[in-house]
Amino acid sequence: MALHLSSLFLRTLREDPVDAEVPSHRLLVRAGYVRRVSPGVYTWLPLGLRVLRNVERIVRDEMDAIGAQELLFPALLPKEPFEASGRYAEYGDNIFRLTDRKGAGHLLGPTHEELFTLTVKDLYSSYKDLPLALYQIQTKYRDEARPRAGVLRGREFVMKDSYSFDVDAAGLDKSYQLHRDAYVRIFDRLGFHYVIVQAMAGAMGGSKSEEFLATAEVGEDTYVRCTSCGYAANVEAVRVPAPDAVPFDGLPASHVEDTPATPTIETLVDHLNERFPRDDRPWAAGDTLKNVIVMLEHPDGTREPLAIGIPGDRAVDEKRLGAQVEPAEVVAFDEVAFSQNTALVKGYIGPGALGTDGASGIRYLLDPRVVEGTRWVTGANEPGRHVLDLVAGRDFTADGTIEAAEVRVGDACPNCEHTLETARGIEMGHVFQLGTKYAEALGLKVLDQNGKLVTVVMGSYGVGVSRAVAAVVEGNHDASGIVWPRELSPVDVHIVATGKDEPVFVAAEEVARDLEAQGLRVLVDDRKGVSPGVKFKDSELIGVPTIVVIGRGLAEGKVEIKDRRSNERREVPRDEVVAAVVREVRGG
RNA sequence: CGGGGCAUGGCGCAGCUUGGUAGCGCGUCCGCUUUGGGAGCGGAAGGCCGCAGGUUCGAAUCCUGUUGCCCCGACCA
Repeated sequence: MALHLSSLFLRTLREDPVDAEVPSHRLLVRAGYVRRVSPGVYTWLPLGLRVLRNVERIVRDEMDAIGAQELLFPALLPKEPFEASGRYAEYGDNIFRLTDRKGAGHLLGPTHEELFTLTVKDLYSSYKDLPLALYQIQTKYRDEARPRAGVLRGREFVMKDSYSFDVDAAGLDKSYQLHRDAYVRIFDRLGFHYVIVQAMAGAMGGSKSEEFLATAEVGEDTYVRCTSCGYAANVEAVRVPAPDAVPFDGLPASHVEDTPATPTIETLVDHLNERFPRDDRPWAAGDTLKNVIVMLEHPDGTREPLAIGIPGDRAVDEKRLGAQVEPAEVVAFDEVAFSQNTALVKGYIGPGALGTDGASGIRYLLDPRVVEGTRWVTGANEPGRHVLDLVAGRDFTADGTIEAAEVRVGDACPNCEHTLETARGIEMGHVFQLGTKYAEALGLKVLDQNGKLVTVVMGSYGVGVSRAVAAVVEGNHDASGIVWPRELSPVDVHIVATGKDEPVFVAAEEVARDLEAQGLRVLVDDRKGVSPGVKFKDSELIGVPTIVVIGRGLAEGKVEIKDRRSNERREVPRDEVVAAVVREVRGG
């Protein structure tokens, strides 16, 4: 039965809702797809629900096609599994927690690694049962600090999450690739531009992770991409290409110089240019080695200082640093901490005092650019003094390297000889090699061919289903409203009946019936006494890709077919309209 | 958690400075006219002005407190 606008539970808004900033939010509310209930919590109205179901259908199709099996976990979960995995504490305020009448703790599931792991452990115990892939499409809950942009970032949202279980890493690679391929098909069908970026695999077990980002100005994720080769990565995941080590034969010996009142890179560079001018070029910030001390706080509450050496022209990127030291948190290295370590001279810290073997005993990690043979000006660990011509590998070493320096537009691509630029996107999907983190924590093991217990290797894979609805609108709208890709549109055809002549409405119903007989889904604007302008505006706002206008031309046996995206209209004889529309919908 | 802003019919807003019968546009309902780009005229319904105190003869308006919401940032498998 066709939907009829005269009775459909829908009210379009002529004006923009005041709280909606991004286009998708504005349009989904104005066109009557969603209504806000509370911050980050939305009702799906009939048209919106149809779109949401369409996204689910596509996801389901492609998951089933790779042999993943659908199941459904509760959203209301006991807290114990999350305590076992350590995430009850780790997730912090982002979990919705509640207590039942007996005082037992529960939570609303933010994600389901634990439950999948435990359920597989419950039922399976042999390598013969693997590989296995399970998925669910389910409502998730996260008490986001700041929900925003309508359903783009909600506190309640629909997500498809799936998990793969393999007996070894090679199996995981296969499962991962299967999922990745399925995701490519899903996002192609959803109809938006996206990039696949390398992401952080996390501290434990995982070895590979990629995110599917819908390219969008309003996106919350910044990523970098190569201007030439197709490389794309999250800022956190960018690997700085380390230059080759250079021989240090013949380089001058290091020498300590007085550099009074030069606690910052800027003052130091000025001083160098004044007192120790170079022959070839002026000193620049990039000639200096900046040593930054931070404090790490581990999950168990212990604290550990960490020194990071990076070229002086770069800042430490907190996100990149945070991703590197996960699960530890980065906190400020404050005055108190400084005063407790007498080997540190603020503003003049140099490699000489750093490292687990150095005077300070602080672990020291270097930016990958600081390779053997490079010469630096850096602190001499005395007030007002710096060392010049300090050569990495000859005069100092560190405990390792770390990717913590900011990534800048124009930096070298790790993959080719070109440079990087930044762009923004919306995270739509994530494929992730979990490894054994959860299997280990929750004891998921199977017997292998030799009768030995081995820990199962897992992957996790997510698609933001409700978010996809908003992301698709971000990429598919114009000044008048939404322009749905065919597979997502709430219906295939929107029939607009204009005028007051009864034959027009009769014809609209006949066409609707015939189109439905051909298997198309139809919406009829059968409202009486509503002016044509209103109906045209509404049809454009709602965004069904094919609009059939039945009105004044009917007297001459003509109706109009309009393409929402191109705005092209053509008149066809009344008798041919069904065939023409079917062709257009199926072909397009 | 930091910064900024806003709470007045379903939606968008004015009124507040200078206290005195709560208003406008859209939407909704009734009648007549109109019907290819958000129609016209006439009539109508609908609001404890976020909440709680206070000042005052009198508070949407002034004062105090409080709650909620929105935007930016921090945060975010």
